[in-house]
Amino acid sequence: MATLNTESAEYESFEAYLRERGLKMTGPRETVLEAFLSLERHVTAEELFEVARRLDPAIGQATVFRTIKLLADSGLARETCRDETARRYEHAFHHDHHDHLLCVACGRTIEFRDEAIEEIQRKVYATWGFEAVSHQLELRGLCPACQKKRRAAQGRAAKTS
Amino acid sequence: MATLNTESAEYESFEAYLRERGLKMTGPRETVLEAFLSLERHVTAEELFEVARRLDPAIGQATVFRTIKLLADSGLARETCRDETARRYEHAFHHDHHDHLLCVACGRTIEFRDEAIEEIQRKVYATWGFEAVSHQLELRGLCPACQKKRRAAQGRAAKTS
DNA sequence: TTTCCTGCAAAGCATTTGCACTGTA
DNA sequence: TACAGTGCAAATGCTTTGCAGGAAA
Repeated sequence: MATLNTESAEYESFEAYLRERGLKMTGPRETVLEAFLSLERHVTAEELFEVARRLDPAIGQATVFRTIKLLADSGLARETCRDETARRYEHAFHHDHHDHLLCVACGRTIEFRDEAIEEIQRKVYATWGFEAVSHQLELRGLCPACQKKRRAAQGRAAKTS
Repeated sequence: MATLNTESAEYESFEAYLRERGLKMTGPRETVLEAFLSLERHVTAEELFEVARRLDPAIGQATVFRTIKLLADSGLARETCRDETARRYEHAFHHDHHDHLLCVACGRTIEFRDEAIEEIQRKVYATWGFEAVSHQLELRGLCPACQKKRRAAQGRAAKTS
């Protein structure tokens, strides 16, 4: 089993998250956590599975997928790419580059362009000696309508409780 | 068949792209182009297939996938999400938010953080009345090493030609 | 004992590919 | 005519789910 430090802040944070939701800290979950912590950034579930399997050959692929979702949910991990299955395409011909503001609740997407951001991006490329190819900025949030809906729902919940 | 305006700038641009590469403008490709142009932004291949099928019930799913790639290649379409299959995860615990600078040739990833960008993002959220949830900026480019490699390769090509 | 967790295998999706046939230049 | 394009169906790759057995509170 793991050489995982069960007193690390990460371990405690994950354990607390599980406890809050009535879930359990188990051997396989510890294994996945250890594998994740041992790896450098931008890991795929596949890579994580490889490492976890080395720590515990009996571990199942499904468990790794399930656990990494929990890690993301708990705030220990972060998905690098938006949580989408299918690729999306947008018009590019005679459409200036723009960035996206996306409502995570209703999916509404606003396109915007900010020259100051573009300018700073050019500076970042220059700083690292990179030649620019393309870039993409996505701001996720709650749109005004969905904020309102949420407040209404919270109001109802407060009354009934 | 299509009610596609074969004199539109988009049509001509796509045709020119195909011609340059020795490819052909065909009925199914026109259909996909028309479907794409008729749709609003952020289309999935699946949605595109639905619309294209309405224009030409005989069209195959594979053709739509093949053609949307061509459209992206030609510059008429743009992939909204990075061209990746597997989801990637990164450490998030006690790791400040940062953005990514990615070399499209070798895959090297640099993480950076720029306060000015963060500040502008806050302004954008406020402008649209959104409540911030998360955001993600990815700059794609060619790292110095890969620029050098490319220059070397071009030098060789010039000599032998 | 109830509830959650597990590995396995099968299913699910989006996407790609092999193939024999068809169409375009 | 030559070569590229096509639809179909099968294959792929990543991810999820159903299930029956197993473990923890």
